[in-house]
Amino acid sequence: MGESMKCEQVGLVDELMQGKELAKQLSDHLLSSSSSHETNEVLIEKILSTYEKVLSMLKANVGESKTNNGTTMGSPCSFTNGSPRSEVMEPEVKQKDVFKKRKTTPKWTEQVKVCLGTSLDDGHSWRKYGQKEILGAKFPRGYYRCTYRNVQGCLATKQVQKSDEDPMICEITYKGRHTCTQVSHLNKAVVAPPSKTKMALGENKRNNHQNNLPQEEKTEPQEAIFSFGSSGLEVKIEDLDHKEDIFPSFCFSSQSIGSENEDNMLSYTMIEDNLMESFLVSPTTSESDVFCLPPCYWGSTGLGQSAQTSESDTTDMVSDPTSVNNSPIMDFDFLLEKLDFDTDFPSNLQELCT
DNA sequence: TGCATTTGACCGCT
DNA sequence: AGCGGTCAAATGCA
Repeated sequence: MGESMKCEQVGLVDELMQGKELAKQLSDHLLSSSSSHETNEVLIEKILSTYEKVLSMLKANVGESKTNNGTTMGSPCSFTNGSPRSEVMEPEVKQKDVFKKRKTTPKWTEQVKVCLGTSLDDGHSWRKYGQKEILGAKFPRGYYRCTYRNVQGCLATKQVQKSDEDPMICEITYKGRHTCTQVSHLNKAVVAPPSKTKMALGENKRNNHQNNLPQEEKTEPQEAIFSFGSSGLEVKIEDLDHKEDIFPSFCFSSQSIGSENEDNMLSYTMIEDNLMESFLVSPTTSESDVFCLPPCYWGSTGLGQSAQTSESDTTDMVSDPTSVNNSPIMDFDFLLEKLDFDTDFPSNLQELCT
């Protein structure tokens, strides 16, 4: 600690300042219609790289000073270094080589928790390639890879495991970034009539696309993502592990939406790259002013504290056709504004679900 | 018939 | 050696 901590704090400030400046530049670019995609991409890449550095530095510090502080919810699965099975906190990232490139294959890792009352659909097609009993875990872990792995060489994988303590909670660990281009049509599938609902609350239509869904996901009893029922809807976004405001909790309700129903509660944690891939509205993947929001992708646009982005992946992030590219980064307030809770809202969504 | 899932075997890492 | 991750043959389903 001591001197090295000071140095790193200075570095953190520097990086954050740089990130801020870059973000400002990007903002200016986005506001000026004359800015090129390339410029924006470069800026995004720089910003992400900056934040990656900061995250790495923070994690290196936190990882040393904090032994197991990630289990604030009492959950055995944590997004951060608290999870014994998590790869989020990669052990090889030591403080002294924080800025060194990893020798291992670049890997981008994130975790998402989703109540099983919701679909685990995250906007991608997954193919199960394995299942394994995990030591100390009640439930086996399912291994999925992108359906388009062979066709498009998409190397994205994910692991799905039910929480030991709460089988209704699923822990999903994503690895790798989707390089396939199969997302957009799925998002479009849930597009609501613009005059009614400006933002679809999840890829409900994907439930009709179940051929691409792993059985584990599509056979969950509470299949409908937002089975809002006749009376109402409550969507609750909370960070299951961190009560901090990095991922604040949101509770949508309106008079028309009606009563609170725990069964309809959706809990999950948004991780930054999910945002980058789907939460952001890309003119290339979304339609006009309609916002499609996969259920896993709700949350703030803050940095996902558990997201792990390698340097090479940062490049991917920009080049990924399904990712943000030159799209403006929307904050949640903006999305809330876009969310039109008129009286047709629940019914619209229900239509979309079916 | 083609695609997805299941599951035992194998491999690599620690 | 044990464990987690992946492979691939077998099986199921539409």
